[in-house]
Amino acid sequence: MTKIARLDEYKNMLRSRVIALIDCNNFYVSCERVFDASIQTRPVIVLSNNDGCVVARSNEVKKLGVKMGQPVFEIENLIKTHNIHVFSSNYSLYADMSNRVMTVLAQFSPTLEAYSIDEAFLDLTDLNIPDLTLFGKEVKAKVLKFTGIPVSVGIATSKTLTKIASEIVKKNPEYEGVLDLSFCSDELIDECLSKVEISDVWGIGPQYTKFLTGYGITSARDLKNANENWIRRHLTVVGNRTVLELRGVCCIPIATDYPPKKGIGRAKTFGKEVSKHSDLEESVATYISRAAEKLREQGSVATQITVFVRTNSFNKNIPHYSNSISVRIPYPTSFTPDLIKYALSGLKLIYIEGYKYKKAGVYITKIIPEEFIQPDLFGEYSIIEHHRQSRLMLIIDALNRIYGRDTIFFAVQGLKRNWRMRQFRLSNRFTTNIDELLTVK
DNA sequence: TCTGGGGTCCTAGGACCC
DNA sequence: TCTGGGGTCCTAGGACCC
Repeated sequence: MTKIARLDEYKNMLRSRVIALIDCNNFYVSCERVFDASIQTRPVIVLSNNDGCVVARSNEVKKLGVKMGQPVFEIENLIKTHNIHVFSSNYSLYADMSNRVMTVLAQFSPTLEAYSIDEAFLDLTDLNIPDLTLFGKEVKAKVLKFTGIPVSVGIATSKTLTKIASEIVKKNPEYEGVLDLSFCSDELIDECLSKVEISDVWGIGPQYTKFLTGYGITSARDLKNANENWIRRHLTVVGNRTVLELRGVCCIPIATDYPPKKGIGRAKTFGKEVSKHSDLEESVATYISRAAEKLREQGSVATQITVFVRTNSFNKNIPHYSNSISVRIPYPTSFTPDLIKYALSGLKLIYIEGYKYKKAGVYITKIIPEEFIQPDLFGEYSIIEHHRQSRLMLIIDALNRIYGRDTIFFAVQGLKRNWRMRQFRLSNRFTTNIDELLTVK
C-alpha cells in the first residue's frame, strides 16, 4: 500500500461516523416467548448448559433481583413463589432466530457487523438519514414484525457511545426503544455519561472497575475526562481507546468481514462427575470432533491441540486436580481421526486415576488456511493423502448436517456418554427441526 | 445436591539470532 | 578480569466481551 493510500485510510478512520447498535431485548427469553403465547407477560428465565446458571432473564425476573450468571439452586424458592418459567438453553433455536434478525437488519445498511448472537452494529455514516430517531423506530418495528423479537436501538458516533445509548434506552421506557446521541450537544452527552456507572461501560470489567473506583473514577463521564497517558499506562491501549470512544472519536471500526478463528475450543462441565479414563476419552474425543468440524467449516488446518481436565473446584471436600497439556501435531491437519489420536495421547499424560473429574475440554491452535499446507517431501504425510482425508470428512460433515448431528461418529466417542450435560427443560427446535414444529390447536 | 461456554486482544518476559 | 544490545518470535497469563 502506498503512503498516500495509507493516509487516506487513516483520515477515513478519523472521519466522524454515525453508528447504530441494535440489541435484542432479553434475547433467549424473547426467543422462547415467540413460540409460547402464554408466557408473554410471565416471568421467564433461560439457563446455561447443565441447567446450572441463569443466562437470560425477562424484565419481571430482573425486577425480582435475579442476577445474570446466578446459580439456579440459589433461587429455587423464587422460582416456586413467583411461578417463574424455566428453560434450558436451546442454541439451535437461538442461532436460527439470530440469523433471521440479522437478515432483516441487513436491509437497512450495506455495512453490518453481527457482533454477537443478539447484537449488531450498522454503519449509517453515508446514508444521509434525515431523522435518526425515526429510522431507529422503523428498524425496531420491522424486526418485531418479521421475527417477533423486540430490540433496542442506540445511535452515536462511536461504538462505545452506542452501547451507552442502548443502556439508557433499556432503563428508561420513555425513549420507546430508541436513543440518538449522534447530534446531541456535549452537555447532554455529559449528562447521560454521568448517569452511567463505570462498570457498565463497554470494555470496563470487574478488575478495571475496582481499580478505577479506587482512584475516584466512578462514572462514564469520569472516565471520559481521565488523563489519557495515565489510562494507557494502567489500562493499556485498549482502555485508551475506550476513553477516546467516550469522547465521540470512533476508534473501533465496524468489522464486516469475519477472519478465520485463531483458536477453536470445546469444553463442558459434565452432567455428573466421572472417574474412568474411558469416560474422559469419550468426552475429549467428542469435543475434538466438534471443534474439528468448526475447523473444517472455515477451511483451516492446525498443528496444536491443548487438552485440559479438572475436578469440581467448588467442592472443597474432595481432592482437587487441574491440569492441561499442549500436543504438537507433526503436520497440519483437520482430519478428525488424527486429531482424536493426538488429543487422547495428551489426555493419557494428564489423567490421574482416583480423581472425580467435573470438566474436560480441548482447544485447537496454530491454525492456518488449508491452502498453506506445505507438501512433505520425505515424510509419510503427502498432499495426496490430505486430499483423500478431506474428501472423507466432507462427506461425513454433509451427512451429519443433513441427517442430524452424530449420524456418523467415531466409536471412541462412546454410545452411553453418561457424562453428557443435563438439559431437563428444553423447548422444541421450532424452526430447524421438522419433528419439533409448533402445533396449533 | 446444584455454580456456563466460546471467543478476542494485549503485555511481559524468555529464547534466540546477529 | 573483561562478558552488548536490538530485534523477533513465542508463550503464558490477564484483561475483556456476550
